[in-house]
Amino acid sequence: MYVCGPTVYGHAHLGHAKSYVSFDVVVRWLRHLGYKVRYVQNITDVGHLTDDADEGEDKIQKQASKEMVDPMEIAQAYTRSYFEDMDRLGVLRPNIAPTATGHIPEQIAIIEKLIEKGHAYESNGNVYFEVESFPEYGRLSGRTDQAALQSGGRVEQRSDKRSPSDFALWKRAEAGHIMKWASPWGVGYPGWHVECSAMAMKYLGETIDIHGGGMENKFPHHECEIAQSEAATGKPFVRFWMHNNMVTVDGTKMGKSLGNFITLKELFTSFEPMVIRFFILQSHYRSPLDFSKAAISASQAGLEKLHETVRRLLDAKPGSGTLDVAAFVHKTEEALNDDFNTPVAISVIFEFSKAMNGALDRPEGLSAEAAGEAMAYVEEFAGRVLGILKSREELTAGESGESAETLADVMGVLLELRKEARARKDFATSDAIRDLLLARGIELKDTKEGTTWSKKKG
RNA sequence: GGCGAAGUGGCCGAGUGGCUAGGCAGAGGUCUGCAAAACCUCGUACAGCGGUUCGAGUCCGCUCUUCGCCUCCA
Repeated sequence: MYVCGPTVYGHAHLGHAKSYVSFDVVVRWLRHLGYKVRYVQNITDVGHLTDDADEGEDKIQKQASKEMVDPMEIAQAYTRSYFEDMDRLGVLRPNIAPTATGHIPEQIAIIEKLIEKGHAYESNGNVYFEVESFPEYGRLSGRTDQAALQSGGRVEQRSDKRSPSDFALWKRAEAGHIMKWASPWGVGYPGWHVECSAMAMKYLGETIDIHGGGMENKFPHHECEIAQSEAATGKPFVRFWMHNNMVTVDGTKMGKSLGNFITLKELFTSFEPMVIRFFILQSHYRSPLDFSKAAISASQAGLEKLHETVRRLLDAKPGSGTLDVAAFVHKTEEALNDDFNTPVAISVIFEFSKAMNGALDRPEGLSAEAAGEAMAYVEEFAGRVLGILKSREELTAGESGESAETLADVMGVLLELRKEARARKDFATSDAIRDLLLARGIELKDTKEGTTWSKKKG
């Protein structure tokens, strides 16, 4: 499986998170089903132009001059930043994360092959793919009528191209261009589309099973990938295409060029990464997701509720009741097998949560066996597959170490005093203890089994 | 202009012909000394207008609105 990775000239934003969290669940689910997945996700560290008409600036170089550093420093710094953010979101690292700059020879090899086969031509140190030589072009996006495209399109006719639809495989480096390599056509740099073909085929073979990416890349990027790859090999390039939808803000796409994006680092100051992940998975990968703080806050409340249930399950004393866990397993599997329907899978987990609480409310409770099955279910699906469950350690202890132990001791004393006050119906004292603790962020709950306490998040 | 997606109850968000999505918020109730939590009950949601059908949020047509791609973008 190959997924188009980020161009590393800025911090990742919520749009990146939606894409990579979605594909992360695809990988996790396929692995759960027993498939051995080799997940390749490129890093685009060659700055491509802000414009496809042979003009515009190199985005990475632009950022580099802004920050007064070498372009490669930009690429490396933002690559690190990207993986930092993804790690926090619980996105598993790809098996291979190849960089475009590390695969220049492979890209040149494809270009040479395309020229050899008559699908590409050189012109003034630039090499272009001749779209007319590949009749299948446009089939993925339904844009097959090149003549209509050209007449209505906004692409300026440039002298070097034979046809406006043709796209660059290799560009001549103009004076002042920093990231450049020697090639049979002179010093230059690769076009954007060719890197994905080169790296996908190098690590996954000439025909790959799944290729993912953002919807906005369907045309022209993926169309161009197909054209290059299939023209070069004569074989089908991709068996299944998966396109994930956009994150919108007030109904408008969140994008770097629009400047309306919110970076993950900013978002993480207000919300836990796992809440963001949960928020994303509550909608389908093919649906657009509208961003608002209110919506994420609602997700936060919901996720906390789920964690509370699991915490309760972990603390529960063994009883004799039963629960049909297998039915929930089945429904969850069904949802994920239906085009990775994470929102439905989550709804099943919430139904489970409700059933769980209901069972624990009953006097007979849950048998050790049923509780074990329930834990296994929630840890497998909410935990390993969806990645929206905290670890047992995080759920129970929260913190460890000497200060936590001291706190637990102190709390024990306070709860004992409060219990005595309640026993003699001195509710003024017991309420004072509860209110004073709450003001310091510690919440008490009186249950049948005694009083529990937990730290509330600010 | 071309291609495509979408409009679901206060909010987010599933669902493609008949059966409860789910979450958040809200109302009532059970429990509790009171809270909190949990559980139970509730809201007669499918942009509009026609049509197909025994039956449509779900299919067809038209209208309105929004958005994406057609230039880099997950």
